[in-house]
Amino acid sequence: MQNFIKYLKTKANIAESEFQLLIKKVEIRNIEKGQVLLGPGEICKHSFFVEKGLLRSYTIDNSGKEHILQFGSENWIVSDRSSTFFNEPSDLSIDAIEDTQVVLISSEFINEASEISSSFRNYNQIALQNHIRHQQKRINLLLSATAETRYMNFITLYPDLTLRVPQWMIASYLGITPESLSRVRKELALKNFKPN
Amino acid sequence: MQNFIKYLKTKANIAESEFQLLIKKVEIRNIEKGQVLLGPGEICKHSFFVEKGLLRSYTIDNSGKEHILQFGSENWIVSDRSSTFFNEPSDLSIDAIEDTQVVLISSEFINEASEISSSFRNYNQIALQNHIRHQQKRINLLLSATAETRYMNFITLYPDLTLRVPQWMIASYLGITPESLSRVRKELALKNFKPN
DNA sequence: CGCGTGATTGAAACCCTTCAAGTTTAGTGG
DNA sequence: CCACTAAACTTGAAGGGTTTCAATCACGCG
Repeated sequence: MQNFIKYLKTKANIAESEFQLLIKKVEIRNIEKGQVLLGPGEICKHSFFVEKGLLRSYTIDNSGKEHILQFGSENWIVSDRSSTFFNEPSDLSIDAIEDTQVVLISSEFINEASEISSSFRNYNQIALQNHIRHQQKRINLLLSATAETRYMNFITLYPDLTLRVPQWMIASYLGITPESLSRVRKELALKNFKPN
Repeated sequence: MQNFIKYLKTKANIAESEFQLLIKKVEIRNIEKGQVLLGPGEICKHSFFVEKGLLRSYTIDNSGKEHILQFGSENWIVSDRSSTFFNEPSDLSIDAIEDTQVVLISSEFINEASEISSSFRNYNQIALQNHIRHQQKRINLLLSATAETRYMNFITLYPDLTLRVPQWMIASYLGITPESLSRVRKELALKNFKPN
């Protein structure tokens, strides 16, 4: 759990004394590729810190199609914040795209950390605000941009994910079909567009 | 500022003693229809509580098209949270759809209220989480639903706004053209769909 | 009354989807 | 390690939904 420790110490700025108390509260779990961490209708009891590997969260619509809300690779946290916070059934699923090692963060962990550390409270506040900012940008993109623009935005924002995530999942994240993404990529290749 | 007072006392659960201190810190402003409260590139110094009237926040893309992110009628707060929190230039605009009376809420107000009242901190936390939940639902809709479904969702969620907001702005909120929305409505009328 | 803004309608164009087939890639068991 | 199979990706053609552009209609306000 090297990454998680580093994460707590640097991002959340947890002091050594507080740190020892907190670190006991978390649990590590190894997940195989394809394994489901949260199913629709369940209450999301944990946030998942990705120590190594790759997760995704997604919804399934009436016609059975998946729509990916988030990818999470190393040092990202994947969760359904609403479900956790309001203690209500989630309408999304979380599963592993690669074999993954996660750190389970419970609500109790968040609460205790918030109580004993003002820097953790601060960090948590920033995390929420970041989440809102990120979602707002995505909404704006979905409202205003074509498939091609959205894809270019994706590969510049997440060059690492572009290589690790199957194409059809990227398509799902962008809100288009795999076929469309394939054609978009072909177009970009013709125009001599290169990632990186 | 009846609405704002009620809002503070009930939603944020501010006690009478704390209340007197806080209420002095806010400012009231009357805005004419069409007047701009926040322009692109500015830092969003205030959140706007709508005492009476109707605001919207929106972006303007490269081709000059507007994309509406949020409407706010009575008892709603319109703002660019990211810009306020991170003290960075906003890429959105806020203006008045109707003659509007707003209560200006500064960052200092938020900070002071957070310091003196735990119930305010609590309320603020809930507000952030609500915002995230709401945005997540909207992203999911944009990823998965047709224009017709998105419109039906809108009129059931916001029946009051449906009457007060010009149709072309609803179209902008939904991510479609005014012409398309007009045709969607025609289709729904044929199918005998009635709001309410 | 006349002007301007918003809503509607039509026709053509465009983007994206769907369905179907083919190709490539990756994983699995012999 | 190869052969087989399933999954992922590509490609084509047809269709659907949405946009664009242009014209018309409806309405409120000066």
